[in-house]
Amino acid sequence: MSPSPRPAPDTLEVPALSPAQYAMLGLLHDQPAHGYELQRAFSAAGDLVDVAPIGQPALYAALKELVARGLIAGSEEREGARPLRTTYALTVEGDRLLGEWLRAPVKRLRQVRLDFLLKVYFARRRGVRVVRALVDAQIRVCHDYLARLEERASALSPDDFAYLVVESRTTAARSTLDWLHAYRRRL
Amino acid sequence: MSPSPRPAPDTLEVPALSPAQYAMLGLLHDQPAHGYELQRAFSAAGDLVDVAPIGQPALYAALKELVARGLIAGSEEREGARPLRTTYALTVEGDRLLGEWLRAPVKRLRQVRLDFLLKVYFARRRGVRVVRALVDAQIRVCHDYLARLEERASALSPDDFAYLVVESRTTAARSTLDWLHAYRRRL
DNA sequence: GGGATCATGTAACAGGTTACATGATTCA
DNA sequence: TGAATCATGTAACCTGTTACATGATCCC
Repeated sequence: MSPSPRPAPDTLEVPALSPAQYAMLGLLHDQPAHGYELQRAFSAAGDLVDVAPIGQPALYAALKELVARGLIAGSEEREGARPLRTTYALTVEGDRLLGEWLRAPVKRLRQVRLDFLLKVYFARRRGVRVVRALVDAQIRVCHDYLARLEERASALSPDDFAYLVVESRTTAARSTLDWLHAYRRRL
Repeated sequence: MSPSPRPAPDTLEVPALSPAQYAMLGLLHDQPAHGYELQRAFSAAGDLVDVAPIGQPALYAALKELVARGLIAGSEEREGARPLRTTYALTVEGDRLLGEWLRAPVKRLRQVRLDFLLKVYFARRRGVRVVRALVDAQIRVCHDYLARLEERASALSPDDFAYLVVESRTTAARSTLDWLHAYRRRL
């Protein structure tokens, strides 16, 4: 390999946030909170913990990064002689990014059962309209993906191992679509 | 958190191999090979690369670990003035572990479309009987998993977010089962 | 002679995890 | 008085990735 000219961060493309970080933005949209409160929100059984698990060290690290990116802002508060705690709130930029994220469907099929559900979780708080738009967009993406898979499958012999692989993905995509349609009808 | 009493490695439980490492054992079962040959096998389009991607640094690291665990043994070979190359072959212990792995279904649903397919890939080389046994075992596991999910779902209200999460998994499990059954019938 | 390919590695970093560490307050 | 909870962090490690590094041979 030659000294490759590395992708040149001209556009200064910022790596996307992790699902858990978006979830934090989502929680802070409703009300400011400090780290411990967020941690509790993530651990509360039957909710976020299923679709966006995050450990405590990762949580505080994520908060730090969100601050560094200017998506949230923290204010330190002293209450009696208790340990200092920092309450975080969304910035305008953070709110904008959250809204963008809520409208964008996930790209990969395997993200549907985690990342997409996470979006649904926060979309529900904003009303059915938002959920509907998200689900519709996701249906479109899955539909296209399925079409591409079926095209690939048609070029393979059913005896190939590759056929089995594609077939496994095709059936997965189809059932995901069915599930999305069923949910859409209930909305 | 209190100074938790850590799981006590009494049994000295060895962490399982990575899928890619099992794949290496599988390839070496057919014939000894050196690192570069294995790398080519993994990159050959339409086959392993889809179900067990592995980079080159990881590959050489994995080989080293397999040697350290006594699952493969390497012999260095010099051919002309070419760089020294090491040809690896399965040990008896490695062969035993491979056979065990080939018979064991995967535990998690999300492993079906990668780890399980990888097992199928190598099972096919050993004949239909081996594949049938593997698929049957996998069907049983998925069946039990589905039953547990449905039990959980019945305790939730369809309006809960948690219901949506469980439902998404239920439909995924069901379609996986359908696919497994269809494949089984073709065998 | 020079680029593709053979063949094997190291170094640095990225992202997460477990474990360790600290200290106040609340409640039985 | 001591356990649980509030509140926030650091340190070490594990696993994998990208990038760097080396040097021979094959073929045009």
